Amino acid sequence: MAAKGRRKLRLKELSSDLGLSITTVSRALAGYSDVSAATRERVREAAERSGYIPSRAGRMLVSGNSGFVGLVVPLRDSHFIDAFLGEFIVGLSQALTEGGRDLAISTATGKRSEVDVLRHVVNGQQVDGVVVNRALMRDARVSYLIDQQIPFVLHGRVPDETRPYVWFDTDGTAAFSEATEMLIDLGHRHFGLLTFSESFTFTHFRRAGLESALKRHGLSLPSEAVASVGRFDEDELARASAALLSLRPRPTAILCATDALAIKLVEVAGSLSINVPSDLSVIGFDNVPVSAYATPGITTFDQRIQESAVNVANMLVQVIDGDVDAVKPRLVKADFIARGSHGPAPAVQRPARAAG
Amino acid sequence: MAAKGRRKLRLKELSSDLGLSITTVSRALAGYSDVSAATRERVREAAERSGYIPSRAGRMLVSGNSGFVGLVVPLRDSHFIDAFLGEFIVGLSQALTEGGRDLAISTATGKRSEVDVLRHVVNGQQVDGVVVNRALMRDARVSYLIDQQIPFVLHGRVPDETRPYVWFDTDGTAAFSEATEMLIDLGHRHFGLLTFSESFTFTHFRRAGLESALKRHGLSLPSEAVASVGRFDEDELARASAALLSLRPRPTAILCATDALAIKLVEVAGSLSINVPSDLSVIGFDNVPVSAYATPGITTFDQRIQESAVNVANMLVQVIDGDVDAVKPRLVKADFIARGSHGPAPAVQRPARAAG
DNA sequence: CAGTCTTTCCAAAACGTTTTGGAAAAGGTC
DNA sequence: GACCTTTTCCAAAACGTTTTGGAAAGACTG
Repeated sequence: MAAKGRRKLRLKELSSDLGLSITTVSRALAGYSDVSAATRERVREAAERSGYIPSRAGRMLVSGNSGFVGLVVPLRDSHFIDAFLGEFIVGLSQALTEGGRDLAISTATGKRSEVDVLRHVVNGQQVDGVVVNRALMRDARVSYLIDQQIPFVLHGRVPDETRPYVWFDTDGTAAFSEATEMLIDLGHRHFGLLTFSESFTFTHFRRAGLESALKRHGLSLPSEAVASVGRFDEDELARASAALLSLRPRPTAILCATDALAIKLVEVAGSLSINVPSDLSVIGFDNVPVSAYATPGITTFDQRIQESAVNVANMLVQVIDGDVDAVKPRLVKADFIARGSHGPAPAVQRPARAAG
Repeated sequence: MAAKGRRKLRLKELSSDLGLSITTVSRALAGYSDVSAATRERVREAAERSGYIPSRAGRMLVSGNSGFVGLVVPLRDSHFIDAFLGEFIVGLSQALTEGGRDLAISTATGKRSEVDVLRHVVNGQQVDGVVVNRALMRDARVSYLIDQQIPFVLHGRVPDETRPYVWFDTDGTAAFSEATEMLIDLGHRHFGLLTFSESFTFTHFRRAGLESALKRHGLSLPSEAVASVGRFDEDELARASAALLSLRPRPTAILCATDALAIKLVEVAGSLSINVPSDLSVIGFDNVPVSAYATPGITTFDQRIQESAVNVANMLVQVIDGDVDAVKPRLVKADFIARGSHGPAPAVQRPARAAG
C-alpha cells in the first residue's frame, strides 16, 4: 500500500556500518565532546556521504517537539484572505526555516471549526505552537489558546482580552488618525467610513482612528455616514457605497477599511459621475497591487505583510523556546502611500469664497 | 526550556483510567472488531470527553508515514511567485485536509537549494510526498524525485523528461494558439512575444502555441520580435517592451507570457502614445486581479489555480497511497477572458482601403 | 464432561531517536 | 604498583503508537 521509495538509511545501519554504537553516532552528529574528535569527524563524513537525515518522528518522540509551527487557514472567506496569504506564508516560512523549523498548514472547513483544528494539531503534538491571524473581537481561538497555555502569536490584537498574550499588529488607529488629520487640513469636514463587520478587530481600530481625529477637531462621524458590509459581496458592497454617496450633505472624504472596498467605492462614484479626487477623496488600507493600477491610484497604507510575518514567526519561536516573558507585544506603524484618490475638499463645501 | 503547556493526555493514562490495556484502547478507537461493542463505545466516549488526540509522532514512527505533504517554496523569486502562492496553497491544503493530511511548507533559501530541501524533508520522513510547481526546462528537482522514486506531482510539465511521472498542467500551447488564431482573424499579421526566460517551461509552451498558429497561416515570428526578460525587473522589462515597440514594421499584436508583463507593456505603449487596443493588441496570461482593473482591462487566460491545486493534491494522495499507475497526467484548458486590450488590427496595416 | 470455537482482552515487540548512567581503557600521581 | 582522573565509548530506557501472537473465559458440540 505504501509508496515504493527505497528504504531509508537510519541510525542503526549507519552505526553498524561504522562499527560504532547508535549512541556514539548520535552524539557525534550532535557534536558532543564525549566522542573523540577523530571519531566525530569520521561519523560526520560518513553521514554526509550516505545522505543520512535523522527521522523527525524519532526525534519528535523523545524531545516532545515536532519542529513545526501551525497556521490554520479558514476556508470560508477564502477570497477575503487570499490577497495576503501568500505573502504572509512566505514570511513565516522564511523566518522559520532559518531556525530549522517548518510551517504546517491546516484548513478549517465547515465541519471542523478553527478551534477544533487548533485543538487537534496541538494535542496531536503535530505543532509546537501556532500563528493566528485575522483577529476577531471576541476571538474564540485566542481564549482557547490562552486557556490551554499553548504557545501562540496573534497577528492583530483583541481589545477585550485582559489576560496577557503575545501579539504583533500594525497600528490602524494611528494610520486612520493620520489620514483624517491630513484630510481635515485639506479642508474636508464631512467624512464617511466604508468598512467591514466590526467583528474584525482591524475595522474597529481603524474606525477608532478616524473618530478620535475628528473629535480632536470638534467634528464627528454621524452614524449614517458609516456603511458596513458583512462579507465581501459585490452587490452588497455596491449598495453600501451608493448609500454613502447619496447622503446629504454628501461626504467629501470616505475612508475605507481596505483597498478592495476603496476600489469598489471609486467605481460606484464614477458611475454616479462623482469625480475622485476632485469631488470625493477616498483612502484605503493594505496597498494591494491593484491599488497602484486603478484609476486613479488608491491612496492607502502598506503594512508590509511579509516583514510582519517574519516578526510574528520570530516572536513565536521565542515563545516556544520558553522566553515568553522576554517577548513583548509589538505595534508598528503602517506606511502612508499617497496616490491619486485624495485631494483638497471641493470648493463648494467651503465657506463662501471666490471659485478658483 | 520547553514551553509550559500542561502535559498532554496519552494512551497510557487514558487506558489506565479506563482500567484497560493500551492495546485495547488503541484498537477500540481504530474500530477493530476484536473489542466488544460495549467497550468500544465506552472508550470512544472517554476519549471524546477527555479530548484525547493521538500523538502524530508515535503513529508516524510505527506507520512510517507522517501525514504531511510537502511544498518547497523558493525564496529568491518571491515577487514572481507570490501572486499565485496563496491560492495554490489554499487549494492544496483544502484537498489534503479532507483526507486527514496536512501541508508542510519549507523554504529554499540561498544556502540550501530546492533539491537539498527536498532531500531533507523526504529523508527525514517529514513528508510522505511532495508537490513541485513552476516547472523548469531541465528541472533538477524532477530528476531527483524520479531517481529516488519519491511520490510527487509536478504542477507543469518538463518536455525533455522521458521517464514517466505524474504531472498536472494547464495547456498554454492551446491557449496561445487560440489567441493567435483569433488575432489573425482580426487582421493582425505582425506579431510579437514578450516573455520570460525560456528556462521556465510555461514560457516554452506558450511560445510554441503562438508559433504553431502562425505557421498554420504561413506567418512567422522573427527572432527580433521576441523579447525576453530574465527575472521580474521593472527596468529590464521597460527596455524589453520599448524594444518590441520600436520594431519596424511595428507588431500590431503582442502576446505576453504573463499578465504582469502585459500590464507593463501597456504602460510603456501608453508612454509612447501607442494606443491599446486601437494601435496594438495585447494579450496576457494568468488573470491576476490587477488585469481586471488596469485601463484597458487586460485580455488574458485564467488557469483556475485553486482548482488546479485541488487536483494536484488529490493526484498526489493517490500516488502516496500506491496507486501510481492509476493516476494519469492531466492537461486542462485555460479559460479565455476577453477584456479591452485586444481588437482589430489597425487599418494602416491592412491592404489599401479607405480609412473607416 | 471433554474438546473445539469464539469472543474479548492483553503483553511484548517494533518504529528511530536522545539521554542517562555507567564501564573500559588510557594517562597521571605518589 | 596502587590509586585517581580523564577520555572514549556503549547498553538500556524512554518517548507513544500499532500490530503480532497469544491467553483466558465463555459458548457450543458431541
